[in-house]
Amino acid sequence: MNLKELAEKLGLSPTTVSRALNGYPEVNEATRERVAAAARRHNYRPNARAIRLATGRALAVGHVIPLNTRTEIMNPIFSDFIAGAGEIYSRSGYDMILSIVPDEAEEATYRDLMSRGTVDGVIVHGPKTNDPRIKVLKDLGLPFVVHGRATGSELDYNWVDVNNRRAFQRATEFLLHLGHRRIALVNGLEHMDFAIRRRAGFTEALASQSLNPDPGLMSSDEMTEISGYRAGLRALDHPQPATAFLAASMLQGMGLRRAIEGRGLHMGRDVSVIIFDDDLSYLRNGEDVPIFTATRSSVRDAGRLSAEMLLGVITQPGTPPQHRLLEAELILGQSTGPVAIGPAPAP
Amino acid sequence: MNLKELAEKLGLSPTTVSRALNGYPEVNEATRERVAAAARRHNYRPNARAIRLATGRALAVGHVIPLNTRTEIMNPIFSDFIAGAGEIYSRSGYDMILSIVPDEAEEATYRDLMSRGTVDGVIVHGPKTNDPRIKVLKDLGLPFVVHGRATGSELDYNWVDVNNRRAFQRATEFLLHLGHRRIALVNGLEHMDFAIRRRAGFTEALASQSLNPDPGLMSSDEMTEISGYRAGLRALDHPQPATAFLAASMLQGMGLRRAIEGRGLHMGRDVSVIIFDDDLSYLRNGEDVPIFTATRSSVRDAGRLSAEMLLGVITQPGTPPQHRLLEAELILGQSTGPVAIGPAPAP
DNA sequence: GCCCTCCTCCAAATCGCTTTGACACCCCTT
DNA sequence: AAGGGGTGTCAAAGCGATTTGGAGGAGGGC
Repeated sequence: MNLKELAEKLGLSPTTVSRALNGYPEVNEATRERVAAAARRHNYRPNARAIRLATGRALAVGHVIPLNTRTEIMNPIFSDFIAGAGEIYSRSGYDMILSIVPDEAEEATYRDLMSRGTVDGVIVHGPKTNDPRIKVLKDLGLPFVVHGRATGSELDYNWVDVNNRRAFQRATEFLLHLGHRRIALVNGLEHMDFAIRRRAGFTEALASQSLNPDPGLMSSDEMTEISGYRAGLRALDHPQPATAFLAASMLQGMGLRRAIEGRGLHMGRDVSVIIFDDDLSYLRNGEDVPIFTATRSSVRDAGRLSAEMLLGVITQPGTPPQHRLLEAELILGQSTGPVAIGPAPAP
Repeated sequence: MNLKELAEKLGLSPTTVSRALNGYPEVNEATRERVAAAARRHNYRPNARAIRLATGRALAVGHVIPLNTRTEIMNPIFSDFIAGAGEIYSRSGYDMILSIVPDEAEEATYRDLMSRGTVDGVIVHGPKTNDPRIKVLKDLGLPFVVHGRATGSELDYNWVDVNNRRAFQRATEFLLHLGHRRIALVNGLEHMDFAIRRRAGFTEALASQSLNPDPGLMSSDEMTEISGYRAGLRALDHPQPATAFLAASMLQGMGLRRAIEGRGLHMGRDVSVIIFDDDLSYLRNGEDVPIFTATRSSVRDAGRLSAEMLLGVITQPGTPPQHRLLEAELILGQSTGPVAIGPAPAP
């Protein structure tokens, strides 16, 4: 059942039927209702392909997920971000198109999406310092919102980000207040922008106490359980072991706990741990009492906000670049405590 | 730059240009090359919207992800499945459209995708027993592949699944061989089909040793760390505590480990654990030596296979329903050992 | 020299919608 | 009675590709 057939059944022209269904004013209220009723009765739904061609809009937004061809690791926060964004899209009648591409093919993917007219805009995931994608998208004229920021880009662009620097600064200060001086940083990969900001917050907080970060206590890796475990062992086996950890993700925190307990220590008593908690739906930080003390910011909310911003940019071209900086909250869990007196017990 | 403009520049008709670019035989090889060169030079890319309308194909497949409105939990395996499927789609020039919908709206979403012509086929995630979606899709005539199976549906349909029953049966037998008799099952939600099959494998293995499963040692919940933790405490605090666990996911396994160590026990020595490992990229089961003994089957592979099957069904309509049953491998890790002699030490 | 095939290429229709411009028609005003 | 301003409707031209049904010209057979 298409528009023409429906129009014939009603004894009207396709024009009128189209207008009636799309709420244009120049159609009699009585006919509008007649049309609406017929559409409902015949289960008519306008063909999306035809609408797209006729209007020149894709009614779709793209999420390009670069897949590091070497590690092939999907970012675990991705599914919750998508869930938040998807909620907004479906509410607005937009489709969400996912492109999983090897990271070296990402630029080509944007050109393709643009020139074929597959999407009206894109979300950029996982920005790196001096990320080249921003210039590419600006040049293409494809509307976009970055989830995160790309230090070093002199261009202005739309972004939604968490105040990563501040979050890690506050977390570090909290550990310092508890008396910790040997604090290990278990960071994400430091070509990622957020990881650099977190590191900056960490070192700034140390510097305010005239402390220098010990390179032997800083690591930077994929945010997996394994990497947390490895970093934990390294820092605990250090000649001057860490008494506290600051980790970039829940999974790394879990790896840390395994390392800590593997060395016969107890998290929260012998060793303190603070994590960054993205509030993932399938990785909740405990129930009523959080397991980990954490800086928390919901990545699902970030997805919602990014999607809303993008749809705004698409429907109102020419608006100046928008920014949204979210603050992470510091929540107290069972993984932190005052620095233990005397040296930690030997393994 | 569209087809007409390109044709004018070349002094050819749009027909010929279209045919040249799409590899039709009725065009001179010399002109074909001339056209290809011009297309490359002018960076011509056919408009996807126009192709879709003209061919009547969507060149897109849909993944409808039902989001339980109560728990709002995204399945963590989802991102790896998508990564595998997405690889296949982009290789074949298809778009992947993701719809995140409240589970009560799922049926309506399928009708919509079909009648608007947004997709050529869909992947069905998370089938339940007697899943109504299968009949809906059959009636709609929308090609689909189910990731998993839906017991109770008398209809035949395309699916890709892991042999969950066999996997849990083998794992249980392995624990029985090690001398365990008090084995706890930490299952996923048992309205999900895979969970029922796993439970069946578990009870069958017990039955073959004339053992009855103890309801007090069986739990069924979302596959999160917390649920594993809770189930672990319950089984360990049981008057006749479990000496071994069989868990449905890596995250539940991690929760179990936390519970076990929280009770002052040691996993692999005092208590054995076997998990089902979906081989998620960000949740690897250890490095060279696996942490958990596990039944393993890559969900990313399942994504690849499902996508390939779906594209096959789309391009060759009328082929009889296809099935692909994957066997999980049983890999030995550090979390299992012979049953401890005597009662476990009190906490 | 004529006719018939192939080989290339093209004009025009088509996909299903939106949107522009025009046209009746009715009611008012002057 | 003529002119003017709404209202409600429609015919037709698009969007940018594919696809059908020919058509012109070169080459070959007789």
